[in-house]
Amino acid sequence: MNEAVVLTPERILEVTEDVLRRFGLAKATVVDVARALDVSHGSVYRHFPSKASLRQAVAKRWLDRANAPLEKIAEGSGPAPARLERWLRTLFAIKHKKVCDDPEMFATYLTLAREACEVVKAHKERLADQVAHILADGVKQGAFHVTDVKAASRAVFDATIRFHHPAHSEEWSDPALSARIDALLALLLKGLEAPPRKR
Amino acid sequence: MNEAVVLTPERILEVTEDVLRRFGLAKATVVDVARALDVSHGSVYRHFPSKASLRQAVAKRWLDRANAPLEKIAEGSGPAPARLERWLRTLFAIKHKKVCDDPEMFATYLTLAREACEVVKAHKERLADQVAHILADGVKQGAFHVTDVKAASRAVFDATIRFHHPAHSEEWSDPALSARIDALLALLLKGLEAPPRKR
DNA sequence: TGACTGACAGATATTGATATCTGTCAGCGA
DNA sequence: TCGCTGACAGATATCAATATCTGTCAGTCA
Repeated sequence: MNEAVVLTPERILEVTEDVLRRFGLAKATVVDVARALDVSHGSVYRHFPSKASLRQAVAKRWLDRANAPLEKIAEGSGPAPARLERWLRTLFAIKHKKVCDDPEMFATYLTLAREACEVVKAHKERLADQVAHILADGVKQGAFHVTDVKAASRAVFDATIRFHHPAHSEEWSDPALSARIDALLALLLKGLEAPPRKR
Repeated sequence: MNEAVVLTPERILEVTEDVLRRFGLAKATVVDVARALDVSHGSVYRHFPSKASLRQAVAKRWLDRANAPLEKIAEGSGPAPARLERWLRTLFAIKHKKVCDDPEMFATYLTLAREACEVVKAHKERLADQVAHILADGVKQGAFHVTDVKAASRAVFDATIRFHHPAHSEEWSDPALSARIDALLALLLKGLEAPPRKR
């Protein structure tokens, strides 16, 4: 058992990603996936109850991959302000890289994400938790002055949305992008920082 | 001359807005507009070179109307921080009101705006100038500490995009919206404010 | 026994024939 | 003369007939 030809959800997902890449979101069918796997399309339905759930699973894989490096930064150690800045810059870089490297595939994942809003919601919550974690560290370290960590982390996430939300991906080719990110991060870090101790 | 029945661009625009409201963006044709005006559709083309330019003009009217109250605040007097906050809250309120009152018409204008990106660009620049104006006032008053007013105003605009960009209008029904706006504005104002003078 | 197949019904997409719309312009009427 | 009309060509949208896809399930085979 567990030989190379066994049909697992993981293998289906891999092949599905490949089919999406080759055929595009609109044209990729369950029949195409089954053909690529050399099974009948009925077999795919043994592992995923519907086409929608299959697509959802692909979206989840994608988001999980994007999440990994961010989690590492959030869970790391060191001064919170630098960590927050690195976390945000990494978030931006991941998204910008995706859209630059393969805009077509990015559009595919974007539509997939709009369908699988539950999965996206969970992803966003993970990200918000990571920001909150860094902010809490910063408060402990005395670097940040924040009364409500949860509200502040949401504010940081909201304030940076233009540079990581796919709806704004067309603006990321602006040559002044990096200067704008610098200005925004400086503003936010100043807004978070604890006032210098009075003498 | 100049009697009530004369065909002016202004009258065409009014009727076009009405036709858009009644028929929806996809169904409204130049023939419909001409019929509502009780002229042949050829006459409409005497005043607007194309359907696209007619739509663009409608979008411009809409944006101009939205801009008026903001300009008044920006050009006003008083402490810059309060003025900036009022300006931003007014910006949000205008957009939120539009989407709540008549979501269908909002969607129409949204699509219109996507087509007329030149007009939208000019509108955004006007808004950015208004923020810059308030920030510059704040620096003069000693309330804000900002090295580059232009960059900072862009940062403020970028940071608040979630609450005024139509792409995020679906999120505006979040019951926590007002708390999120409060948190973000507090963060931004703190980021802008001049440090207390050392004793 | 349990994973897989393949035929099936209903839903969705494609296609090509037809109708409507956009944009032009020669000509009409004030 | 000047603003408007209405017929026209080419582009675009609609619609119904046809093909493909999704999701199910009784039956096959190891």
